[in-house]
Amino acid sequence: MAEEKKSLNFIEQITEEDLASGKHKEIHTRFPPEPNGYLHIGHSKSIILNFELAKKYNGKTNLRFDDTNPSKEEKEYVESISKDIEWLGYEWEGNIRFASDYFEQLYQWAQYIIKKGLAYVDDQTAEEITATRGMPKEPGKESPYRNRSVEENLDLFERMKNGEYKTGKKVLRAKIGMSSPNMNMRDPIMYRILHAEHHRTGNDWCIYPMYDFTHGQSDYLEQITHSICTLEFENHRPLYDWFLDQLHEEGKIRPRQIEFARLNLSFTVMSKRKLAELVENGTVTGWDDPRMPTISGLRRRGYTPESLKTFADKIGVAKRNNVIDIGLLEHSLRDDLNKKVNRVMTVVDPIKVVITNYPEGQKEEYLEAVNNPEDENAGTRMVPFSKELYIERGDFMEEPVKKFFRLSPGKEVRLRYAYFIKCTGVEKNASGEITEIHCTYDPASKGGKSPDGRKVKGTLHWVSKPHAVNVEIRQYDRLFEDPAPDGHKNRDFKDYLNPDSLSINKGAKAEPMVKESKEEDRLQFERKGYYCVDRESTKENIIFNKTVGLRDSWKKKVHEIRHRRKREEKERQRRLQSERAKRENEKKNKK
RNA sequence: UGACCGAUUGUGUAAUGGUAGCACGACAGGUUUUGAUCCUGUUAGUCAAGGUUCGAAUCCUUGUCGGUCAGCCA
Repeated sequence: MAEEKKSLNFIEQITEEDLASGKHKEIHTRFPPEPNGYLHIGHSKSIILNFELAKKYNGKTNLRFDDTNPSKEEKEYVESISKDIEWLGYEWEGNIRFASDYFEQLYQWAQYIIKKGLAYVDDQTAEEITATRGMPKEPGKESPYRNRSVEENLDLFERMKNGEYKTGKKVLRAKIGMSSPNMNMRDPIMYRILHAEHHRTGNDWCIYPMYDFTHGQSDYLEQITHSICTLEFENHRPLYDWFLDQLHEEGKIRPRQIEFARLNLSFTVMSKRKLAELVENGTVTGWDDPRMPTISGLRRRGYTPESLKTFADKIGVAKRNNVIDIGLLEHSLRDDLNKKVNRVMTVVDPIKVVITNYPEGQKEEYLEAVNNPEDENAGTRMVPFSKELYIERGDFMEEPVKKFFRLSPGKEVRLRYAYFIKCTGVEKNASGEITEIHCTYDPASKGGKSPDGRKVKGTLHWVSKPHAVNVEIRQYDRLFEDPAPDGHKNRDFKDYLNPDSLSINKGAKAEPMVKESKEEDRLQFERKGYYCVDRESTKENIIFNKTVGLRDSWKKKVHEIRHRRKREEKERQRRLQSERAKRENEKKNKK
């Protein structure tokens, strides 16, 4: 098989150059989440990028929790994040790492930098430090404590560590300069005092290193070659490099920070804060609500790890800001599910059909149905048929619109894998609603094959009424009605919530085999979409989540027809009005 | 009137001085016992203006637009 030649993204290009030049013998990446929330699909881009890059070039990937802020981080998140990464199918190198594993080393490095005369303890308040940092266009002011002696700094830093000062009373700052055009370089804070319990180190420490003084050194300690992060850290790279300049030793790998554009998806929000808001105010049922773009939400919705990987591959990696069409994600999902998932017939919105010429009391009849036309190995199953059936309410129209080739009075259609049936009439209740449809069947068309070569346009899915299993279906629509809910000035993203993002249908009818399905099992309901068993499902109450619908060009056409009709109606009204006006004008003129 | 980064069909993403390609979407057609899948075709793009060059999406200059940065968050 000829290997398809695929162009490399810019990170792969850098990697290949580093390997070719001998700069690195082997590459080593890392995924460094802060354990302060749940992972979302944006993180999955980063996870896949890091793990797949290493896999491609026979390297390794670490999992490291960036836990330098004790007040925000919890064990619960360490667990959920690890689980999500495993679900995606990745194995990190060695044990899970924690930045907190390096607190002692970082402390010693801080002392070393003080001794070099490149760090000082600052007694200014947070407000003073902010005020003297200056503006992007104006340089800041030097701290009055900036020129303390090495001995004094060393002593004060040790006292900070020993808990002699209250939270926020002192900080350790790097002595770089106050006039850099890059705000991150204006004597950045390396350590702050925080009397708070850490999820791993407990009360061992009351000083905690800042991100900038932690990340690069953690990469260095783990001998990471390529430290991949998102674009907003671009302005931090000079500082990342500055600390490594002070600490890097000859012969050791010096990690390189590379930034890429984070993922943005249309019709959703991705920020932790906003997602948390939806959870807290009850808009969704939790972090794993199937409408959430979290990995746990996508998992519960029925997404496959494979579909997330092909999606990540399709969107590519670059440095320009992007908004990816949610349709591309859905395409990747359908593409994967189509190949893997077995078909079954389920009537989501049922209406009763009676086959009037089907022999009364005929013994049970079973028909053979293909499990997956895309996969020969999936085999077949037997589906029960009887005199009374359910079909989809939307598959019948008493007065059909143009090009409707489903069931309507006098028309013949195929019941998939069963028989040709012809509608002979309907029964209605007092308010005129159709309660059942009467049909005749052609016994010669068993299996759905035309006996005499005659063709039907429509093939419908159906379920035998006496054999039907009642199931609950939870259908999800996009959470927001706007393609960029958080992209509007002066408007809250919640203003764009879709009020109909969840609809629960408790009366769907499925063929008997669905009774065998277990949590997270996936099925295609023929002609409807892909569904999976929810974790709240029980034997008595089987619950399916709708993962994604099938592409539906008919629905689109119906929309178009409706639109066109509306437009034509408006046009007609306008014409009538202008004619009327004309006539009146003429009358006036005559007078 | 700061620094850094970016700008290619509707959306993503390639082309690394030499034919602007691919995917999704949209549109049209074919196959079809899922109006699905599959197949074929069509559509549409280099932010602008100058310059260098035989040749520029690519290099240079200027401008325009967008993003990031003023946490003791990451």
